[in-house]
Amino acid sequence: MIVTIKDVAERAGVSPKTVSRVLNNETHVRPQLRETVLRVIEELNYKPNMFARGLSSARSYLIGLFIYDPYWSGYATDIQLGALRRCRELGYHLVIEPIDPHIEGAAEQVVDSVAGLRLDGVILPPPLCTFEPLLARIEEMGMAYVRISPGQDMDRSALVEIDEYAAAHEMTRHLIELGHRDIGFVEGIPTHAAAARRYAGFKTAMAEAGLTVNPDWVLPGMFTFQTGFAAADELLSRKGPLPTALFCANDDMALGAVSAARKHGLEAPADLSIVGFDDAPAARFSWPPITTMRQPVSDMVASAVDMLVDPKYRRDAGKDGGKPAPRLQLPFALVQRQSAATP
Amino acid sequence: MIVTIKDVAERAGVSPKTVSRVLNNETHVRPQLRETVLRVIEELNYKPNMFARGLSSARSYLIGLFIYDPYWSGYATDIQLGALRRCRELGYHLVIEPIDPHIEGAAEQVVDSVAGLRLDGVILPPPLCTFEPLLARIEEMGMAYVRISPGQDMDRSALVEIDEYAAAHEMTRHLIELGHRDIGFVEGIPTHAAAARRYAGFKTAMAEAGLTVNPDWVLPGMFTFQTGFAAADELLSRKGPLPTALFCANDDMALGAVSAARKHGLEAPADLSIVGFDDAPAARFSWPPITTMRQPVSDMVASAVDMLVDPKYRRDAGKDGGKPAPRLQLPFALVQRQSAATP
DNA sequence: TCTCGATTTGACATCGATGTCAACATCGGC
DNA sequence: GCCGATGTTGACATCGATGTCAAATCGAGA
Repeated sequence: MIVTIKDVAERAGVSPKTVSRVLNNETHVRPQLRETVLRVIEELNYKPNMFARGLSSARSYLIGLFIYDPYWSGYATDIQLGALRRCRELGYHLVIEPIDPHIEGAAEQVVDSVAGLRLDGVILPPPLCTFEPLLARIEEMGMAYVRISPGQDMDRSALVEIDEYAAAHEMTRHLIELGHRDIGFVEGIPTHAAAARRYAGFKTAMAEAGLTVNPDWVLPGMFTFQTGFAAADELLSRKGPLPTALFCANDDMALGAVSAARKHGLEAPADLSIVGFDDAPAARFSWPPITTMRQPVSDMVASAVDMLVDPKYRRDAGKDGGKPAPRLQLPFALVQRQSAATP
Repeated sequence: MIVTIKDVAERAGVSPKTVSRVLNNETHVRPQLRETVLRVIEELNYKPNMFARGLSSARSYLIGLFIYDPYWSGYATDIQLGALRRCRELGYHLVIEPIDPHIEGAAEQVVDSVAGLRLDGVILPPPLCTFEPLLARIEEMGMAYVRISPGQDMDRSALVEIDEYAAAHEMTRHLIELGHRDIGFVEGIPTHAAAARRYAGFKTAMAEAGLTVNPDWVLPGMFTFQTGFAAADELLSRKGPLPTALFCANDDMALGAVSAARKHGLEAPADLSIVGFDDAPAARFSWPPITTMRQPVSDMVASAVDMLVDPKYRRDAGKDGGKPAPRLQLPFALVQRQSAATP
């Protein structure tokens, strides 16, 4: 019933080992023989058994993606799709594991649970990429991993990122050039280092323009629609003077802020300019469309997959051996839409 | 370096087979011996190798979840999280595979690509659960599968659903009881049978109340924010009379409709009542919060996982053997929030 | 034609678990 | 004290691929 490598070998008149060589694109197979074997594989619709493969060789053809679910948003969706697509192109499969850093021992438990899977590598997007217990356990198990935009501890492992600082700086410049002088900021998750770098970029750009950051207008947020709404709602409920622009550390919060403004009878951008970060899909289709900073999230995570698949980076890249950890920086881009205008 | 079942056996002074029995909770092991083995497993931090396991036994401890990515929304997120959680509880892992029905041969390709994984079963949420080429290929491969809310072909396989028809009927009743007589409807994906059942429930409830459905107010949609926005935008741009309430076939479209209404200077629910379906997270946190119909999506998909894991349903449940395909119907609930009121 | 070295191929062991089946231990009933 | 029935345990084969290493083949140069 089920076709094995033996069946293919028999029919092609070669040994199983030769079929294996063809499957894995190894050298030392006569082109003509290779053709024959490929034809038979096609004819029998043979699919190698992953388990046999994983058992006998070192690779599992499995990549892990660890995510923190409550913050699922456009960003997390892009991450996932990018990884999924690249894995498929390379003949790998993706195993997704949610981890809640707030649950004691969750990281250890998850790493243990995938230990039997012998993953070829793990991808850690924010905020897990800065979650120390997780990193420690992964390193202890000797697993290869790549972080996405960790924002700190840059030499610890391979990573892919954009220059968050420069991007936030540019966005702030944009608001200033529009004529804003009173600019508020909604922060991201405190433990997420990239969030801090966005704020740093904002602050520096303000200082460089000779503007002061009003601490009352710097509000906490958790990267969700809900917290963006709450932050703006709280800000707009106050009696005192208000900013003319609000820089939200991501798009979901910007969307929330737009909603909250409306609750207070304010329209973006006429009464308040609101900008985001990430270029999430919803940012394009909401009303008004959100001015934001595009991150090539899919490309970033695709590069992460490439790194894990590439034998060059396979084990502990940059840990031993003294060679520096690969660090890939991809370009960002300001996307001007209709949620920001001159005050 | 890596701990195997042999190491555990040796240290516990038993045979590997006995350790295996303990691992799989088989009978015929003296309680005391079982204790000893469990203690050693703990001590050595032993994790069974999935590949060896999958190779020698029939199970893979892997469940597949096929999704159609462009429609990722609150609904798809809930599906995924529900599956992920339940899999973890049961010691299974989830392999997610995106499929685009519009790409010729995509379904076949994906099924082939997971053929080597020997999945214990596959979960098909909408809209893939009614995508014929995919179903055909899955059945051809003899894989077990469970559909979520297929809305048609009910005896073909195991499935989990809510009574979409009754739920839409109840929502429509709710609007009528609020005093609405002119009600519009934004449809879901045409190929998605559950969408048709929602519309059917709407139509019947209208007829039962002696109200006519104005065909000009029944608008096409694709379950996305964007298409909900477009539908409402188009409707509200017209010269003629307008409905006082709009029933959107899911929450993402309701959110889009709220945005579009605002673009036309209308506020929900004062100027137009807008209701959704699904109880997506964003429905709770938007402004105004959306009145919607709660589907226990996480429970539904968790039940689907249970069915696949339960040996009772393992292979071709309901195909051969003559026993009927299991069909699980879970309860829905109207969630009244602030996007609907008396006209 | 023969030889040496490089290339191509296959025999066999191996990965780490579980299935099968036979051997052994235990127990109650006669 | 013996018997069969039941419960417990382990020896060994097996799943389907790849790694190792030796054998076979090929080709060029003498």
